[in-house]
Amino acid sequence: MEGGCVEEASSDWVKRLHVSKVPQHIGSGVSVVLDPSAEGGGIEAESRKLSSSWYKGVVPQPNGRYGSQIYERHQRVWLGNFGDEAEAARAYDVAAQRFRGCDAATNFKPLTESNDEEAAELSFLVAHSEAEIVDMLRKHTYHDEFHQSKQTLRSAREILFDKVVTPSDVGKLNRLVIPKQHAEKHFQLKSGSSVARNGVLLNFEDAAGKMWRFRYSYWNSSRSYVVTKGWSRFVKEKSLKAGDLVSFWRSTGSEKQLCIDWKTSPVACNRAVPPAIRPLPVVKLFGVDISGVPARGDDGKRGREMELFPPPQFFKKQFVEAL
DNA sequence: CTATGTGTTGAT
DNA sequence: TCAACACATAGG
Repeated sequence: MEGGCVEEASSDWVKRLHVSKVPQHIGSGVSVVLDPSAEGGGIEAESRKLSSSWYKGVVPQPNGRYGSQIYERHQRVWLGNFGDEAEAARAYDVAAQRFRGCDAATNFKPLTESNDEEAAELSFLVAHSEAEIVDMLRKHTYHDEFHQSKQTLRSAREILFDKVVTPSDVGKLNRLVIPKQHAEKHFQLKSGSSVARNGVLLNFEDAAGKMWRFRYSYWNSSRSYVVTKGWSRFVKEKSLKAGDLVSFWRSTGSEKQLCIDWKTSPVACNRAVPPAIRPLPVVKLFGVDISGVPARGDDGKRGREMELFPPPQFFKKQFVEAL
C-alpha cells in the first residue's frame, strides 16, 4: 500500500519549481518588486517589510527566522520555525508528501522509490500519522527519528522462513520457488483475484538497508508460488549459488517491513567463486525494477558493503543437511 | 522580554 | 489553498 508513488517522478519537480515561485530573481532578469515604495530607495526595501519570494509553505517571521506551514482541509497546519528558509522549505516538503502523497508539489526534488534512501524515507513517512510527522517537524527531530527508525528496523526482525536455493532457483529460469507451506502462510495471494493472476510487487529490505522489489505470483501450470521479476538481479548481485541460503524476515516494528538476507553455502563457497568478487555480505538495491535500467543507473555507488549482518540461525541442521 | 504560532484577510 | 501581516501569548 505504501508503494503509491512509483518511478519517474524525478522529471517534473523541476517544472514545479519553476511553476511555483522560487526566488525573486529569476533567470529572466525580471526582478520582482514587492514593495513599490521601497524600490526607489533600493536596498531600503528589505529592512522594513519582510521580503518574500520564499519557498512554498515558508513564511518569514519578524525575528528573521522562517516559519513553515501547510494548508489542509481549509486550515493551516503549523510546521514550526526554522533558522533558514531552506530548512523550512524541507519541512514543508516532508509534510506535503505525507499529506498529499508523491504528487505533491515540493520545493526540492520529491522522494521517489527509485532510490534506496528515499524509498526508506517514504515508507517511514507512511508508517507514521500526519500528526506524528508534524510533531517531529515542529520539534526538529524528523531527521533523527528517521535515521533511528532505520536502525530499529534493521535490528528488530523476526524470521519468517528460509530456503536453500536449488540450481533452478539460481539458473536461467529467473525465478525462485517459494515453498507452498511458507508462501501460503506469509505471502498470501487472494486466490482468483486479479492480484493472484498478475502477481504483486513486494518490497524487501536487506540487512544493509537496501530495498529489493520482487514480483510474487502463483503459477497455475506448476501450481507453485514464485518470485519472478527482480529475482535474477538479486541472484546476480549476491552471486547466489545453488546451496546458498536465503531467508525471509519481517521487521517487528510498526512498519512491518519485509526483509531478505542470504548466506553463502560453505560448500558452494569453496568450490567456486573467486573471493575477489564474492563477498558483499549484503547487497542493497532498491526496489523498483532496475532490471531494465542501464547498468549505470543503479550502481555507481555500490558503496557500503558492511560487516556481516549478525547471522541469524543460519546454518542450522536443516541447512547443513541439505548440503 | 522575545519568539512563536494564531487570527484574519485578500489574492489566487 | 496560500501567504502577508497584525498581534496575542507561550515561554524563559
